[in-house]
Amino acid sequence: MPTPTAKSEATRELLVSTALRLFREIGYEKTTMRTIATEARVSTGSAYYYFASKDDLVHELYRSLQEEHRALALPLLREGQNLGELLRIVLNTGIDVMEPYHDFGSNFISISIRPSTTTSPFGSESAVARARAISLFRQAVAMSRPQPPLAIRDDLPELLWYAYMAIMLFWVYDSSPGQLRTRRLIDQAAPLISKLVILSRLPVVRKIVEDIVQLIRGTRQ
Amino acid sequence: MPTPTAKSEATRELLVSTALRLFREIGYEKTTMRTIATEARVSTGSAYYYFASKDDLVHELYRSLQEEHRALALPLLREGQNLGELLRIVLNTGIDVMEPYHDFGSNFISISIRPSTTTSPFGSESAVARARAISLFRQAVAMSRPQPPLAIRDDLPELLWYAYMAIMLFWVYDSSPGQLRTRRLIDQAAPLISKLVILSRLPVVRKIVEDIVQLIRGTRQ
DNA sequence: GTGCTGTTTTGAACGCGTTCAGACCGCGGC
DNA sequence: GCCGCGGTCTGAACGCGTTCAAAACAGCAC
Repeated sequence: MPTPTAKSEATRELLVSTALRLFREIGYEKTTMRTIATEARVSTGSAYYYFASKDDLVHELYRSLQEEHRALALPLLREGQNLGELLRIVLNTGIDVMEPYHDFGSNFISISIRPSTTTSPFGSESAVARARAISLFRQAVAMSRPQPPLAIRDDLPELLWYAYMAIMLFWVYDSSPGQLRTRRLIDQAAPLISKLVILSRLPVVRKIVEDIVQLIRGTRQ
Repeated sequence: MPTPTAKSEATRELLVSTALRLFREIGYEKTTMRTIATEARVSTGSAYYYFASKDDLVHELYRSLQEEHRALALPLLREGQNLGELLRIVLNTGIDVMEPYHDFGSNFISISIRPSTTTSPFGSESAVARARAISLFRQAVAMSRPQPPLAIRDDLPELLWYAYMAIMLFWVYDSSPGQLRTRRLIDQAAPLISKLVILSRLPVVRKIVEDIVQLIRGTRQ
Protein backbone atom coordinates (compact mmCIF):
# COMPACT_ATOMS: atom_id res chain seq x y z
CA MET A 1 0.00 0.00 0.00
CA PRO A 2 1.41 3.33 -1.08
CA THR A 3 0.72 6.53 0.76
CA PRO A 4 -2.94 7.39 0.41
CA THR A 5 -3.87 10.45 -1.56
CA ALA A 6 -7.17 12.23 -1.23
CA LYS A 7 -8.39 10.90 -4.54
CA SER A 8 -7.54 7.29 -3.97
CA GLU A 9 -9.01 7.49 -0.50
CA ALA A 10 -12.23 8.74 -2.05
CA THR A 11 -12.33 5.89 -4.55
CA ARG A 12 -11.75 3.43 -1.77
CA GLU A 13 -14.54 4.89 0.30
CA LEU A 14 -16.86 4.86 -2.67
CA LEU A 15 -16.15 1.19 -3.22
CA VAL A 16 -16.76 0.33 0.42
CA SER A 17 -20.02 2.19 0.65
CA THR A 18 -21.24 0.76 -2.64
CA ALA A 19 -20.36 -2.75 -1.56
CA LEU A 20 -22.02 -2.40 1.81
CA ARG A 21 -25.15 -0.98 0.26
CA LEU A 22 -25.36 -3.80 -2.25
CA PHE A 23 -24.76 -6.38 0.46
CA ARG A 24 -27.71 -4.96 2.33
CA GLU A 25 -29.97 -4.52 -0.67
CA ILE A 26 -29.42 -7.63 -2.74
CA GLY A 27 -27.47 -9.97 -0.47
CA TYR A 28 -24.03 -11.46 -0.60
CA GLU A 29 -24.13 -13.83 -3.56
CA LYS A 30 -25.92 -11.46 -5.88
CA THR A 31 -23.46 -8.72 -5.15
CA THR A 32 -20.69 -9.47 -7.61
CA MET A 33 -17.36 -7.73 -7.79
CA ARG A 34 -18.36 -6.57 -11.25
CA THR A 35 -21.55 -5.03 -9.94
CA ILE A 36 -19.75 -3.26 -7.15
CA ALA A 37 -17.20 -1.90 -9.59
CA THR A 38 -19.80 -0.84 -12.14
CA GLU A 39 -21.98 0.89 -9.57
CA ALA A 40 -18.93 2.69 -8.26
CA ARG A 41 -18.07 3.59 -11.86
CA VAL A 42 -14.70 1.92 -11.94
CA SER A 43 -13.40 -1.25 -13.55
CA THR A 44 -13.28 -4.57 -11.74
CA GLY A 45 -9.52 -4.35 -11.77
CA SER A 46 -9.74 -1.14 -9.80
CA ALA A 47 -11.80 -2.78 -7.11
CA TYR A 48 -9.01 -5.32 -6.74
CA TYR A 49 -6.47 -2.58 -6.58
CA TYR A 50 -8.05 -1.52 -3.29
CA PHE A 51 -9.31 -4.82 -1.93
CA ALA A 52 -7.55 -8.11 -2.13
CA SER A 53 -10.76 -10.08 -2.38
CA LYS A 54 -14.49 -10.04 -1.97
CA ASP A 55 -13.98 -11.43 1.51
CA ASP A 56 -11.88 -8.42 2.22
CA LEU A 57 -14.90 -6.24 1.60
CA VAL A 58 -16.86 -8.36 4.03
CA HIS A 59 -14.14 -7.73 6.53
CA GLU A 60 -14.66 -4.04 5.89
CA LEU A 61 -18.32 -4.53 6.73
CA TYR A 62 -17.29 -6.29 9.92
CA ARG A 63 -15.16 -3.35 10.98
CA SER A 64 -17.83 -0.88 10.04
CA LEU A 65 -20.51 -2.69 12.02
CA GLN A 66 -18.24 -2.88 14.97
CA GLU A 67 -17.70 0.85 15.06
CA GLU A 68 -21.40 1.36 14.69
CA HIS A 69 -22.03 -1.02 17.56
CA ARG A 70 -19.61 0.86 19.71
CA ALA A 71 -21.16 4.20 18.87
CA LEU A 72 -24.61 2.89 19.64
CA ALA A 73 -23.79 1.02 22.83
CA LEU A 74 -21.42 3.30 24.70
CA PRO A 75 -23.83 6.22 25.25
CA LEU A 76 -26.36 3.81 26.72
CA LEU A 77 -24.06 2.44 29.37
CA ARG A 78 -24.36 4.10 32.77
CA GLU A 79 -21.95 3.71 35.59
CA GLY A 80 -23.47 1.78 38.45
CA GLN A 81 -25.84 -0.47 36.54
CA ASN A 82 -25.42 -4.11 37.30
CA LEU A 83 -23.56 -6.33 34.90
CA GLY A 84 -26.66 -8.08 33.66
CA GLU A 85 -28.27 -4.86 32.54
CA LEU A 86 -25.09 -3.59 30.89
CA LEU A 87 -24.66 -6.87 29.08
CA ARG A 88 -28.20 -6.78 27.87
CA ILE A 89 -27.56 -3.39 26.32
CA VAL A 90 -24.31 -4.37 24.65
CA LEU A 91 -25.71 -7.57 23.25
CA ASN A 92 -28.92 -6.03 22.03
CA THR A 93 -27.21 -3.13 20.30
CA GLY A 94 -24.92 -5.68 18.69
CA ILE A 95 -27.93 -7.33 17.13
CA ASP A 96 -29.42 -3.97 16.24
CA VAL A 97 -26.56 -2.98 13.99
CA MET A 98 -26.44 -6.37 12.32
CA GLU A 99 -30.16 -6.51 11.66
CA PRO A 100 -30.08 -5.20 8.07
CA TYR A 101 -27.59 -7.90 7.21
CA HIS A 102 -29.39 -10.85 8.71
CA ASP A 103 -30.14 -12.38 5.33
CA PHE A 104 -26.57 -13.08 4.55
CA GLY A 105 -25.62 -13.67 8.15
CA SER A 106 -24.50 -17.21 7.53
CA ASN A 107 -22.20 -16.09 4.75
CA PHE A 108 -20.91 -13.47 7.10
CA ILE A 109 -20.01 -15.93 9.81
CA SER A 110 -18.72 -18.39 7.30
CA ILE A 111 -16.39 -15.87 5.73
CA SER A 112 -15.33 -14.39 9.02
CA ILE A 113 -14.28 -17.77 10.25
CA ARG A 114 -12.43 -18.74 7.13
CA PRO A 115 -9.03 -18.13 5.91
CA SER A 116 -5.74 -19.15 7.35
CA THR A 117 -4.20 -15.72 7.42
CA THR A 118 -6.39 -12.69 7.10
CA THR A 119 -9.88 -11.53 7.88
CA SER A 120 -10.87 -14.09 10.47
CA PRO A 121 -12.06 -12.78 13.85
CA PHE A 122 -9.79 -15.39 15.38
CA GLY A 123 -6.86 -14.78 13.07
CA SER A 124 -4.01 -12.41 13.75
CA GLU A 125 -5.01 -9.96 11.05
CA SER A 126 -8.12 -8.90 12.90
CA ALA A 127 -6.52 -9.06 16.32
CA VAL A 128 -6.91 -5.30 16.42
CA ALA A 129 -10.59 -5.41 15.59
CA ARG A 130 -11.16 -8.19 18.09
CA ALA A 131 -9.37 -6.29 20.83
CA ARG A 132 -11.57 -3.33 20.07
CA ALA A 133 -14.69 -5.45 20.35
CA ILE A 134 -13.53 -6.92 23.61
CA SER A 135 -12.81 -3.45 24.93
CA LEU A 136 -16.51 -2.69 24.67
CA PHE A 137 -17.17 -5.50 27.11
CA ARG A 138 -14.29 -4.29 29.23
CA GLN A 139 -16.02 -0.95 29.43
CA ALA A 140 -19.24 -2.62 30.55
CA VAL A 141 -17.40 -4.63 33.18
CA ALA A 142 -15.65 -1.55 34.49
CA MET A 143 -18.93 0.34 34.85
CA SER A 144 -20.82 -2.42 36.58
CA ARG A 145 -21.76 -2.27 40.25
CA PRO A 146 -21.11 -4.36 42.15
CA GLN A 147 -17.75 -4.99 40.58
CA PRO A 148 -17.08 -8.56 39.51
CA PRO A 149 -14.61 -10.44 41.70
CA LEU A 150 -11.02 -9.49 41.13
CA ALA A 151 -10.03 -13.02 40.29
CA ILE A 152 -11.88 -12.92 36.99
CA ARG A 153 -12.25 -9.23 36.31
CA ASP A 154 -9.43 -9.11 33.80
CA ASP A 155 -10.54 -12.12 31.84
CA LEU A 156 -14.24 -11.54 32.00
CA PRO A 157 -14.43 -9.21 28.98
CA GLU A 158 -12.93 -11.83 26.73
CA LEU A 159 -15.27 -14.47 28.08
CA LEU A 160 -18.22 -12.20 27.46
CA TRP A 161 -17.06 -11.67 23.89
CA TYR A 162 -17.08 -15.41 23.40
CA ALA A 163 -20.62 -15.52 24.69
CA TYR A 164 -21.44 -12.72 22.27
CA MET A 165 -20.01 -14.77 19.40
CA ALA A 166 -22.16 -17.71 20.43
CA ILE A 167 -25.22 -15.51 20.46
CA MET A 168 -24.30 -14.21 17.03
CA LEU A 169 -24.19 -17.75 15.81
CA PHE A 170 -27.63 -18.34 17.24
CA TRP A 171 -28.87 -15.15 15.62
CA VAL A 172 -27.62 -16.18 12.23
CA TYR A 173 -29.72 -19.31 12.35
CA ASP A 174 -32.65 -17.62 13.99
CA SER A 175 -35.41 -17.46 11.42
CA SER A 176 -38.12 -16.29 13.80
CA PRO A 177 -39.81 -13.03 12.76
CA GLY A 178 -37.53 -10.13 13.59
CA GLN A 179 -35.19 -12.64 15.20
CA LEU A 180 -37.29 -12.32 18.32
CA ARG A 181 -35.98 -15.55 19.70
CA THR A 182 -32.49 -14.10 19.81
CA ARG A 183 -33.82 -11.11 21.73
CA ARG A 184 -35.44 -13.43 24.22
CA LEU A 185 -32.24 -15.40 24.50
CA ILE A 186 -30.32 -12.24 25.29
CA ASP A 187 -32.82 -11.11 27.88
CA GLN A 188 -32.52 -14.42 29.64
CA ALA A 189 -28.82 -14.97 29.20
CA ALA A 190 -27.63 -11.55 30.34
CA PRO A 191 -28.89 -11.75 33.96
CA LEU A 192 -27.88 -15.39 34.06
CA ILE A 193 -24.32 -14.61 33.17
CA SER A 194 -24.35 -11.88 35.74
CA LYS A 195 -25.48 -14.37 38.38
CA LEU A 196 -22.76 -16.77 37.35
CA VAL A 197 -20.21 -14.06 37.89
CA ILE A 198 -21.49 -13.43 41.38
CA LEU A 199 -21.50 -17.13 42.06
CA SER A 200 -17.83 -17.29 41.30
CA ARG A 201 -17.14 -15.74 44.68
CA LEU A 202 -18.27 -18.88 46.46
CA PRO A 203 -15.28 -20.72 47.92
CA VAL A 204 -16.14 -24.03 46.28
CA VAL A 205 -16.85 -22.49 42.94
CA ARG A 206 -13.86 -20.23 43.12
CA LYS A 207 -11.35 -23.02 42.73
CA ILE A 208 -12.93 -24.23 39.54
CA VAL A 209 -13.36 -20.77 38.17
CA GLU A 210 -9.66 -20.21 38.70
CA ASP A 211 -8.97 -23.37 36.74
CA ILE A 212 -11.18 -22.18 33.95
CA VAL A 213 -9.45 -18.83 33.86
CA GLN A 214 -6.12 -20.63 33.70
CA LEU A 215 -7.44 -22.70 30.84
CA ILE A 216 -8.57 -19.66 28.90
CA ARG A 217 -5.25 -17.96 29.49
CA GLY A 218 -3.56 -21.08 28.20
CA THR A 219 -5.47 -20.85 24.95
CA ARG A 220 -4.01 -17.42 24.38
CA GLN A 221 -0.61 -18.97 23.72
CA MET B 1 -33.42 -39.24 -6.06
CA PRO B 2 -34.39 -42.35 -7.95
CA THR B 3 -34.00 -45.80 -6.51
CA PRO B 4 -30.31 -46.63 -6.27
CA THR B 5 -28.99 -49.41 -8.43
CA ALA B 6 -25.78 -51.26 -7.77
CA LYS B 7 -23.98 -49.47 -10.56
CA SER B 8 -24.97 -45.97 -9.60
CA GLU B 9 -24.18 -46.72 -5.98
CA ALA B 10 -20.71 -47.79 -7.08
CA THR B 11 -20.17 -44.59 -9.05
CA ARG B 12 -21.30 -42.57 -6.10
CA GLU B 13 -18.97 -44.37 -3.77
CA LEU B 14 -16.12 -43.93 -6.19
CA LEU B 15 -16.75 -40.22 -6.34
CA VAL B 16 -16.88 -39.91 -2.56
CA SER B 17 -13.69 -41.84 -1.97
CA THR B 18 -11.88 -39.96 -4.72
CA ALA B 19 -13.00 -36.63 -3.33
CA LEU B 20 -12.03 -37.49 0.21
CA ARG B 21 -8.64 -38.73 -0.89
CA LEU B 22 -7.98 -35.57 -2.86
CA PHE B 23 -9.12 -33.40 0.03
CA ARG B 24 -6.59 -35.13 2.21
CA GLU B 25 -3.78 -35.17 -0.33
CA ILE B 26 -3.94 -31.78 -1.98
CA GLY B 27 -6.34 -29.77 0.18
CA TYR B 28 -9.70 -28.22 -0.42
CA GLU B 29 -9.04 -25.44 -2.92
CA LYS B 30 -6.79 -27.47 -5.16
CA THR B 31 -9.33 -30.25 -5.32
CA THR B 32 -11.57 -29.09 -8.14
CA MET B 33 -14.77 -30.74 -9.23
CA ARG B 34 -13.10 -31.39 -12.56
CA THR B 35 -10.21 -33.17 -10.89
CA ILE B 36 -12.50 -35.30 -8.80
CA ALA B 37 -14.51 -36.24 -11.86
CA THR B 38 -11.46 -36.95 -13.99
CA GLU B 39 -9.80 -39.08 -11.32
CA ALA B 40 -13.01 -41.01 -10.91
CA ARG B 41 -13.15 -41.35 -14.70
CA VAL B 42 -16.47 -39.64 -15.16
CA SER B 43 -17.47 -36.24 -16.50
CA THR B 44 -17.98 -33.22 -14.32
CA GLY B 45 -21.66 -33.39 -15.09
CA SER B 46 -21.78 -36.84 -13.60
CA ALA B 47 -20.32 -35.63 -10.35
CA TYR B 48 -23.13 -33.12 -10.20
CA TYR B 49 -25.63 -35.84 -10.89
CA TYR B 50 -24.72 -37.37 -7.57
CA PHE B 51 -23.77 -34.32 -5.52
CA ALA B 52 -25.53 -31.02 -5.60
CA SER B 53 -22.34 -29.09 -4.94
CA LYS B 54 -18.77 -29.26 -3.83
CA ASP B 55 -19.96 -28.37 -0.34
CA ASP B 56 -22.14 -31.43 -0.50
CA LEU B 57 -19.03 -33.54 -0.83
CA VAL B 58 -17.60 -31.84 2.20
CA HIS B 59 -20.76 -32.78 4.00
CA GLU B 60 -20.07 -36.35 2.96
CA LEU B 61 -16.67 -36.05 4.56
CA TYR B 62 -18.34 -34.77 7.69
CA ARG B 63 -20.58 -37.80 7.88
CA SER B 64 -17.75 -40.14 7.12
CA LEU B 65 -15.55 -38.70 9.83
CA GLN B 66 -18.36 -38.91 12.27
CA GLU B 67 -18.84 -42.60 11.69
CA GLU B 68 -15.13 -43.11 11.99
CA HIS B 69 -15.14 -41.18 15.23
CA ARG B 70 -17.92 -43.33 16.57
CA ALA B 71 -16.18 -46.53 15.58
CA LEU B 72 -12.97 -45.40 17.20
CA ALA B 73 -14.43 -44.01 20.39
CA LEU B 74 -17.11 -46.50 21.41
CA PRO B 75 -14.83 -49.50 21.99
CA LEU B 76 -12.65 -47.38 24.26
CA LEU B 77 -15.46 -46.36 26.57
CA ARG B 78 -15.81 -48.52 29.66
CA GLU B 79 -18.76 -48.51 31.97
CA GLY B 80 -17.86 -47.07 35.34
CA GLN B 81 -15.20 -44.59 34.30
CA ASN B 82 -15.81 -41.11 35.50
CA LEU B 83 -17.18 -38.52 33.13
CA GLY B 84 -13.90 -36.65 32.80
CA GLU B 85 -12.07 -39.71 31.56
CA LEU B 86 -14.82 -40.66 29.14
CA LEU B 87 -14.94 -37.15 27.80
CA ARG B 88 -11.21 -37.13 27.32
CA ILE B 89 -11.50 -40.22 25.18
CA VAL B 90 -14.36 -38.97 23.06
CA LEU B 91 -12.74 -35.60 22.45
CA ASN B 92 -9.34 -37.01 21.68
CA THR B 93 -10.63 -39.58 19.24
CA GLY B 94 -12.59 -36.81 17.61
CA ILE B 95 -9.35 -34.97 16.95
CA ASP B 96 -7.67 -38.19 15.87
CA VAL B 97 -10.00 -38.78 12.98
CA MET B 98 -9.85 -35.20 11.83
CA GLU B 99 -6.07 -35.00 11.96
CA PRO B 100 -5.42 -35.78 8.26
CA TYR B 101 -7.73 -32.94 7.34
CA HIS B 102 -6.29 -30.28 9.57
CA ASP B 103 -4.91 -28.28 6.67
CA PHE B 104 -8.27 -27.42 5.31
CA GLY B 105 -9.90 -27.36 8.70
CA SER B 106 -10.91 -23.75 8.40
CA ASN B 107 -12.62 -24.42 5.09
CA PHE B 108 -14.31 -27.32 6.73
CA ILE B 109 -15.77 -25.28 9.52
CA SER B 110 -16.54 -22.44 7.20
CA ILE B 111 -18.50 -24.67 4.86
CA SER B 112 -20.17 -26.61 7.61
CA ILE B 113 -21.49 -23.44 9.09
CA ARG B 114 -22.72 -22.01 5.84
CA PRO B 115 -25.78 -22.22 3.87
CA SER B 116 -29.32 -21.49 4.76
CA THR B 117 -30.77 -24.85 3.97
CA THR B 118 -28.49 -27.83 3.68
CA THR B 119 -25.23 -29.16 4.96
CA SER B 120 -24.84 -27.02 8.04
CA PRO B 121 -24.34 -28.83 11.35
CA PHE B 122 -26.90 -26.46 12.78
CA GLY B 123 -29.32 -26.67 9.89
CA SER B 124 -32.19 -29.08 9.65
CA GLU B 125 -30.65 -31.13 6.85
CA SER B 126 -27.95 -32.47 9.10
CA ALA B 127 -30.18 -32.80 12.14
CA VAL B 128 -29.77 -36.53 11.77
CA ALA B 129 -26.00 -36.36 11.70
CA ARG B 130 -25.98 -34.01 14.64
CA ALA B 131 -28.25 -36.24 16.66
CA ARG B 132 -25.92 -39.09 15.93
CA ALA B 133 -22.93 -37.10 17.13
CA ILE B 134 -24.75 -36.12 20.28
CA SER B 135 -25.67 -39.71 20.89
CA LEU B 136 -21.99 -40.50 21.28
CA PHE B 137 -21.86 -38.08 24.18
CA ARG B 138 -25.09 -39.55 25.48
CA GLN B 139 -23.39 -42.90 25.55
CA ALA B 140 -20.49 -41.47 27.50
CA VAL B 141 -22.84 -39.84 29.97
CA ALA B 142 -24.78 -43.06 30.45
CA MET B 143 -21.63 -45.02 31.17
CA SER B 144 -20.13 -42.59 33.64
CA ARG B 145 -19.95 -43.30 37.35
CA PRO B 146 -21.02 -41.51 39.40
CA GLN B 147 -23.99 -40.59 37.27
CA PRO B 148 -24.48 -36.89 36.63
CA PRO B 149 -27.35 -35.33 38.55
CA LEU B 150 -30.74 -36.13 37.12
CA ALA B 151 -31.58 -32.48 36.63
CA ILE B 152 -29.11 -32.14 33.79
CA ARG B 153 -28.56 -35.70 32.66
CA ASP B 154 -30.81 -35.39 29.65
CA ASP B 155 -29.40 -32.13 28.42
CA LEU B 156 -25.78 -32.79 29.23
CA PRO B 157 -24.97 -34.65 26.00
CA GLU B 158 -26.02 -31.70 23.90
CA LEU B 159 -24.04 -29.34 26.08
CA LEU B 160 -20.99 -31.54 25.73
CA TRP B 161 -21.42 -31.51 21.97
CA TYR B 162 -21.34 -27.73 22.04
CA ALA B 163 -18.12 -27.89 24.01
CA TYR B 164 -16.81 -30.29 21.41
CA MET B 165 -17.68 -27.83 18.65
CA ALA B 166 -15.81 -25.11 20.51
CA ILE B 167 -12.77 -27.34 20.83
CA MET B 168 -12.98 -28.10 17.12
CA LEU B 169 -12.89 -24.41 16.45
CA PHE B 170 -9.81 -24.10 18.61
CA TRP B 171 -8.23 -27.03 16.82
CA VAL B 172 -8.80 -25.49 13.43
CA TYR B 173 -6.81 -22.45 14.43
CA ASP B 174 -4.23 -24.41 16.36
CA SER B 175 -1.01 -24.23 14.39
CA SER B 176 1.19 -25.78 17.07
CA PRO B 177 3.09 -28.88 15.92
CA GLY B 178 0.74 -31.83 15.82
CA GLN B 179 -1.92 -29.55 17.31
CA LEU B 180 -0.48 -30.36 20.70
CA ARG B 181 -2.10 -27.36 22.25
CA THR B 182 -5.51 -28.75 21.43
CA ARG B 183 -4.56 -32.01 23.12
CA ARG B 184 -3.49 -30.13 26.20
CA LEU B 185 -6.70 -28.16 26.13
CA ILE B 186 -8.71 -31.36 26.05
CA ASP B 187 -6.75 -32.91 28.88
CA GLN B 188 -7.45 -29.89 31.02
CA ALA B 189 -10.99 -29.21 29.95
CA ALA B 190 -12.33 -32.75 30.31
CA PRO B 191 -11.84 -33.10 34.08
CA LEU B 192 -12.89 -29.51 34.52
CA ILE B 193 -16.20 -30.09 32.83
CA SER B 194 -16.63 -33.16 34.92
CA LYS B 195 -16.09 -31.12 38.08
CA LEU B 196 -18.58 -28.55 36.89
CA VAL B 197 -21.15 -31.26 36.50
CA ILE B 198 -20.58 -32.42 40.06
CA LEU B 199 -20.76 -28.86 41.25
CA SER B 200 -24.21 -28.54 39.81
CA ARG B 201 -25.53 -30.58 42.73
CA LEU B 202 -24.81 -27.76 45.13
CA PRO B 203 -28.05 -26.10 46.25
CA VAL B 204 -26.95 -22.59 45.33
CA VAL B 205 -25.57 -23.63 42.00
CA ARG B 206 -28.50 -25.86 41.24
CA LYS B 207 -30.94 -23.01 40.75
CA ILE B 208 -28.77 -21.35 38.18
CA VAL B 209 -28.02 -24.59 36.41
CA GLU B 210 -31.74 -25.16 36.10
CA ASP B 211 -32.08 -21.73 34.55
CA ILE B 212 -29.33 -22.53 32.10
CA VAL B 213 -30.96 -25.79 31.16
CA GLN B 214 -34.22 -23.95 30.60
CA LEU B 215 -32.38 -21.50 28.40
CA ILE B 216 -30.85 -24.23 26.30
CA ARG B 217 -34.18 -25.94 25.95
CA GLY B 218 -35.64 -22.66 24.82
CA THR B 219 -33.09 -22.41 22.03
CA ARG B 220 -34.35 -25.70 20.67
CA GLN B 221 -37.57 -24.04 19.57
C1' DG C 1 6.83 22.03 -23.54
C1' DT C 2 9.61 16.78 -22.74
C1' DG C 3 10.93 13.15 -19.97
C1' DC C 4 10.75 10.36 -15.83
C1' DT C 5 8.65 7.97 -11.86
C1' DG C 6 5.37 6.13 -9.27
C1' DT C 7 0.31 5.62 -8.67
C1' DT C 8 -4.07 4.37 -10.48
C1' DT C 9 -7.06 2.26 -13.94
C1' DT C 10 -8.31 -0.74 -17.46
C1' DG C 11 -10.35 -4.87 -19.70
C1' DA C 12 -9.23 -9.14 -21.52
C1' DA C 13 -8.17 -13.65 -19.89
C1' DC C 14 -7.95 -17.77 -16.64
C1' DG C 15 -9.80 -21.28 -13.76
C1' DC C 16 -13.34 -22.57 -11.10
C1' DG C 17 -18.26 -24.12 -9.55
C1' DT C 18 -22.33 -25.01 -11.65
C1' DT C 19 -26.15 -25.79 -15.25
C1' DC C 20 -28.45 -27.97 -18.97
C1' DA C 21 -29.98 -29.82 -23.38
C1' DG C 22 -29.22 -33.57 -25.29
C1' DA C 23 -26.95 -38.33 -25.87
C1' DC C 24 -26.51 -42.90 -24.10
C1' DC C 25 -27.67 -47.13 -21.81
C1' DG C 26 -30.42 -51.18 -20.00
C1' DC C 27 -34.49 -53.36 -19.66
C1' DG C 28 -39.45 -54.72 -19.95
C1' DG C 29 -43.21 -55.14 -23.38
C1' DC C 30 -44.36 -56.42 -27.79
C1' DG D 1 -35.88 -58.00 -33.50
C1' DC D 2 -37.71 -52.88 -32.24
C1' DC D 3 -39.83 -49.25 -29.12
C1' DG D 4 -40.19 -46.59 -25.26
C1' DC D 5 -38.78 -44.97 -20.93
C1' DG D 6 -36.31 -43.83 -16.95
C1' DG D 7 -32.06 -43.65 -15.02
C1' DT D 8 -27.22 -42.23 -16.12
C1' DC D 9 -23.75 -39.60 -18.40
C1' DT D 10 -21.65 -36.00 -21.30
C1' DG D 11 -19.28 -31.67 -22.49
C1' DA D 12 -20.05 -27.17 -23.94
C1' DA D 13 -21.45 -22.96 -21.91
C1' DC D 14 -22.39 -19.36 -18.20
C1' DG D 15 -21.21 -16.34 -14.52
C1' DC D 16 -18.25 -15.47 -11.03
C1' DG D 17 -13.77 -14.27 -8.37
C1' DT D 18 -9.39 -13.13 -9.50
C1' DT D 19 -4.93 -11.87 -12.12
C1' DC D 20 -2.03 -9.22 -14.97
C1' DA D 21 0.31 -6.77 -18.66
C1' DA D 22 -0.26 -2.74 -20.37
C1' DA D 23 -2.27 1.88 -20.60
C1' DA D 24 -3.48 6.33 -18.51
C1' DC D 25 -2.66 9.70 -15.30
C1' DA D 26 -0.36 12.98 -11.88
C1' DG D 27 3.33 15.31 -10.21
C1' DC D 28 7.87 16.96 -10.49
C1' DA D 29 12.50 18.32 -12.72
C1' DC D 30 14.38 20.48 -16.30
